[in-house]
Parts: sequence; C-alpha cells; structure tokens
Amino acid sequence: MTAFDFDLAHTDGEARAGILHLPHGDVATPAFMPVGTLGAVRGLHPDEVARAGAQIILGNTYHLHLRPGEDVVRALGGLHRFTTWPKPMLTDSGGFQVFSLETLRTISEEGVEFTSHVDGSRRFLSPEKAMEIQWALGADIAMAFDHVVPGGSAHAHAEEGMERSLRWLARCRTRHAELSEGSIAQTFWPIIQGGTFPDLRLRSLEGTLALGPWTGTAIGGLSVGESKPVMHRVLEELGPRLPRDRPRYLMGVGFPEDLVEGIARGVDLFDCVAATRNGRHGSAWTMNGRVNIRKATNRTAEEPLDSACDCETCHRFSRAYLRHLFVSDEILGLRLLSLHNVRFLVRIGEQARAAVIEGRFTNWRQDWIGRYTQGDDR
RNA sequence: GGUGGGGUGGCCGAGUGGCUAAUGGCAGCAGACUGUAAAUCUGCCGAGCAACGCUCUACGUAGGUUCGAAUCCUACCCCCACCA
Repeated sequence: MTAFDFDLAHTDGEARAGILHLPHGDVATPAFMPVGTLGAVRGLHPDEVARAGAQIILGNTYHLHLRPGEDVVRALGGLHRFTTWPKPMLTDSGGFQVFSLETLRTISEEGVEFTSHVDGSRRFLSPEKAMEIQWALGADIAMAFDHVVPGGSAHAHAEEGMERSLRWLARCRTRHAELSEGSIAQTFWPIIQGGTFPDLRLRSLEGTLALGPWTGTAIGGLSVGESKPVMHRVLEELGPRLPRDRPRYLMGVGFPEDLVEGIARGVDLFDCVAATRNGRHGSAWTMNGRVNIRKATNRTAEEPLDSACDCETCHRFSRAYLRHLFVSDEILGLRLLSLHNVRFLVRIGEQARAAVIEGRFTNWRQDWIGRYTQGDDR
C-alpha cells in the first residue's frame, strides 16, 4: 500500500466499501467529512469531532487565505499542526465561493476576483493561486479550482462553467505537479461539472479522465438548487463511468437521505455544512424526523434527541435541557446539536459500510428509507 | 398637603387630532438552511370569522369636545421625584 491508494475490498450493487490511504491516516468509506471551513468544525473541539467518528475533515482555501492567510498556517507548521487535527484533511479550492459569493466576485479566464467578505479588499484567485494556497495549507487532498454554476443554470451557462473548469483543471494539475515535485504529502483531485445536463456531464467526465490519472474524482455542482431526482440521475449517469478503483467524492452533499442515495449510486465520500449549520440553528436529525429543539413540546421532555443515537449529546442530555440552552442562547446548545448531527451522518457511513461488506446493502437501504422520516418529528 | 413627571398590547418602549390594531426591541410561535458572508434569515404575534377581507375590543378609570381621540378638556385612581 502506498499513499493515496484506495483499497476497494467490497461492493454491493453500485455501493462500495473501501479504505483510502492518506498521509495522515486511513479513511474507511463510505464516509461523511464534516466541514471545518476556517480550520475548525464550527463550534466543536477536534477531539469531539474525532470521537463522533469523523475520519477526515475539510478546510477552505478562500476563507483560510483571507484569515489567517496561508503564510501564517505554513509558519505554524501547516493546517494539521495549526489546528491540532491529526487525521486526514481535505481543502476545498474556493470554487464553491465562485457560486456562493456570486455578488462579490468577477470571473475571467485568468481567474476570479473576489471582494473579500471580511474587509472588502480585492483578492484574486486563479487555478495556480488556489494550488499554491492549498499546498501551503498542506491538507492530504487538494481540490481543483472550478467554476460552479447554480442548479437551475441554462445549458449554455452550465457549459461555460464546465469547459472553464476543464481548462482550469489542466492549469491546476500543472501547478500542483510543480509544487509537489513528486512528493507524497498531498494529492490533488479534479471536479466534474456540467450542471444538470447529461451531455455536459459526460463531456466533463471525458475531459477530466483525459487529464488523469487521478487518485480520486469529485462530482461538483450538485445540491446547488436542482431537485433530488435530477441529482440522482446525474449520479446514475456518472457512477458506472467513474474509475472503479478510485474514491468518488460528492461535494457539498448532504442531508441524511442524500448520503444513503449517494452511496447507493457509488459515492464514497461526502461533505456538507448542514450538520453543523442546522445544529446551530436548533434542528437535529433523527430517524423519526427532524427535531426543532426550540419547540414547546420539548419544554419538559426528558428523553434524548434521538433514543437510537450513540452520540455524546444523546447519551447524556434531555431535550428539555437542550431546549433550555437554545432558548437561553447558551452556546453549549449549538455545540451539542452540531455534535449530534455530525454523528448522525458519520453513522450512516458506518452502517452503509457494514451493510456493503456483509452484502446486505439493498436491504439496509430499503429498511433505512422505510424508517427515516424527512419531515418534522411528531 | 404642595409642585413636577408619568400610567400604551406578555415585558420594555415609540407615538401627542385622521395615513393607528397602534414604530422598535425583547419574549413567544412557526418555517428555511446541502464543497459555511449563517449562534443566521424569513413569517406570525389583541380576539373572532363563511379570514388575501370583515366584525368586535383596545392606549389607567369615568365623562366630555370633535365629522374623527392613544393623542385635546374635566374629574378620579395609581406610580415616581422633590418640597413641606
């Protein structure tokens, strides 16, 4: 085994169970990666994140470039040492901010000029610059700097973003190769774009693979406003065509049901801010539906958020106490719900993995879908 | 006892003749959130109804002036400050 190898020992239909070897450790897949944009999974202590079962977390190029600056991170020994997170990390490239900060940026072929949301200063991110920043941050996996377009984009616009992402991918690859010079400290993954259009997705896949080989492949531009059936269709189109022996990373996804459906379509890795954001906003996932912890029905509820959950929050605290924390603006409440939600998604990966290994994924999925309630509980 | 200030919807607090069922804030209720500009944002928040509109009750109490009053006048009740 060498760094960045992916051991795919088990498959069950399209679903897969593998082990991804990275410089900072192994990642058993399928796996959910909590998002730690600024070098912290918002609100949580690294030990808590690890105890919740997270094997790898994300950081963000754009945000860490603005604050504290990659020079600071590098001076402090890189993102791992800086944050004290000892396990694998992945950094996103800032490509998502091309989408999410649409009103604060201008795209050109050279790159993207952002007006910093922090202080209004002009910051230019190009494929090369994104690679340089990520190399300085030093995560195990760096992502290509791509051009993400909204889910409802017309064919022409989706095509523009996809073709530009391909051109930028070639530049990213060149720059990353120069920076790493054969080092095995960091690998670099491409991102397939193409919006909701099959022809564009296939063109993106073809163009991406032509620039390979890659140690992993990401699917981007989903969960950005398109419907779930459309997302499923895109995954079904891509799944069988992606390199079988390499991990597939579905970026920005998702909600619990999205993980299950993604795994069923051959996805190995996920990340999503919903676990921590919804947690901070008082919403917790359970198999019986989402719990809005602020609801009056929880005022005197002695039960845990989710009696079937093994997280530290559910192990110890009543809904009534959690509600009290939220109503009182005690930050512990935000932390405890974030922790539960992270564990909820991590556990889906663990359960799906076990099911794949034991060859009962189809049954597990059906059972899970049958039991899971998407709406509010009660 | 005197002088001055004040009593507004659960709380705080604007408003000083019509555009006021009454600005705001808090509390309360509900919803949204998918590679984090988010401990954020949105909606509701006197009652009732055949409810995108209508009716009723409301700004300490009781009267009055006026086409029209939370807003002006009178009396009373209560609170605060200062003086006796």
